[in-house]
Amino acid sequence: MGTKPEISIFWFRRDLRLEDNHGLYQLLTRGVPVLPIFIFDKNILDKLEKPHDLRVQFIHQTLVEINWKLLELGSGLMSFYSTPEEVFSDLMKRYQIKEVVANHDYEPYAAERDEQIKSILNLAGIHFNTYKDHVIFEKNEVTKDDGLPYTIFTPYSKKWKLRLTKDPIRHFDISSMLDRFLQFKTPTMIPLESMGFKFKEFKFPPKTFPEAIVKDYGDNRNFPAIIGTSKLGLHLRFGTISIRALAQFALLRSETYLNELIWRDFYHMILWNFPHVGKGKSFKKEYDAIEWRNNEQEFDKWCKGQTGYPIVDAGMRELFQTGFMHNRVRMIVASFLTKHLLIDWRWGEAWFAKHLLDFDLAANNGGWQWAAGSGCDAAPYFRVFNPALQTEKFDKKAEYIRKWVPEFDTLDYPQPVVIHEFARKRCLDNYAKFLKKNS
DNA sequence: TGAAATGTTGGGGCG
DNA sequence: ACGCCCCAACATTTC
Repeated sequence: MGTKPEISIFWFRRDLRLEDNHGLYQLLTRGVPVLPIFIFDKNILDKLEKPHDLRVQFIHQTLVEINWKLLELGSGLMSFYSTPEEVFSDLMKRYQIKEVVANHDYEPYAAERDEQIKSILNLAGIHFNTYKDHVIFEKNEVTKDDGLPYTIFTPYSKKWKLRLTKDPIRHFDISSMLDRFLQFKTPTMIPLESMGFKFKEFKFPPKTFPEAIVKDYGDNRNFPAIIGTSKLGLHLRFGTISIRALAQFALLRSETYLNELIWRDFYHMILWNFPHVGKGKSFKKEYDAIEWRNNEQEFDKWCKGQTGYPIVDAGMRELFQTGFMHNRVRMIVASFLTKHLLIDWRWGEAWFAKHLLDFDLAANNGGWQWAAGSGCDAAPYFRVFNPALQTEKFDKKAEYIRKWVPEFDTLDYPQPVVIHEFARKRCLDNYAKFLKKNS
């Protein structure tokens, strides 16, 4: 006893950066040497398809960069391929741990995981403290005057902006505390291969503030053929860019862009206050009475971009080939799946979760439930996007379509999986039937 | 952060 | 000149 060095641990999760990191800042101010760790969670990784997974690769590559910076400071990142429970049990044997710090994670699995780790640590007399870092305002920081959470975006966004004037964005600068990382000789950076993954050549979106894009964001963001969106979703998801820095940037430049960041806060707030939405349930519970057609052949056509609706197929092929889809097109394909094909939004949500590099449970679930009509502040069930009209409005010259569906003008292009007018009526009838509306 | 159906209006062709 | 009708164009309602 007494021979083990006293340290604190910072647990990286969705905050993979050394700059402007709230939890890391707080822990470094305590003055106890900080050991930074990352856990490749077997509970998550073992469900993934191997050997290629670009999100695991992105995390790994980011951690390698963090590790380099730490090595220059005589420290390093300790990484694990295990479960959090086992990692902390192991660390408790090797070190005298004073405190463990992480930043808040609002997903149901993460909340349960953190509760479990907290109780394990607390039993050993170790503090487990967590901080807000992933969003600007969280949980119940922006509520209606009666204290209940908002479920409508517009009034939420007004209160959010009001709150920002009283509670300005902070910056958590750790540059003066870089000597407080634990000095140790053998940091462990797990190779991708030892977890069953292989590196694949891929160019991730750059981590730069979208100066040029934000300038014309309001005008351009709906046109998928234009480079008009920031593509920063991936960096926000893993915290490789600071939401505080980005929101501060947006605040000075584009209300429309700022609103998109507020949507992100909104859906994280919804997920935390209404965790059932993250467990396969509709926000509006009457929507769980809907019986979907769930035709597997049609779902397969949707996934592969073979529906015969060019704008839908272009989007689905972009997703499959690049791990990204333009946001306007996400709404179109989601409306098509749930309303034209009457396939359960959960199927679409799962497909996006598997393929989107910027996948984020809160935003993805929010978006799908918005499209299906089952979400808070959602598109009403009778709002059925007409793919032809959406194309007319947002891709008039079919530039986006031709990029992803090169056979668009040829006889090789498939016939429509269903006729729009028929599908629209079937959708309205079906929703009305199960929602018990008069029709 | 729709679309389609239905209703209204007003200009102009034409008997 | 006048009224009738057609039908854009726009507005409102409905799904």
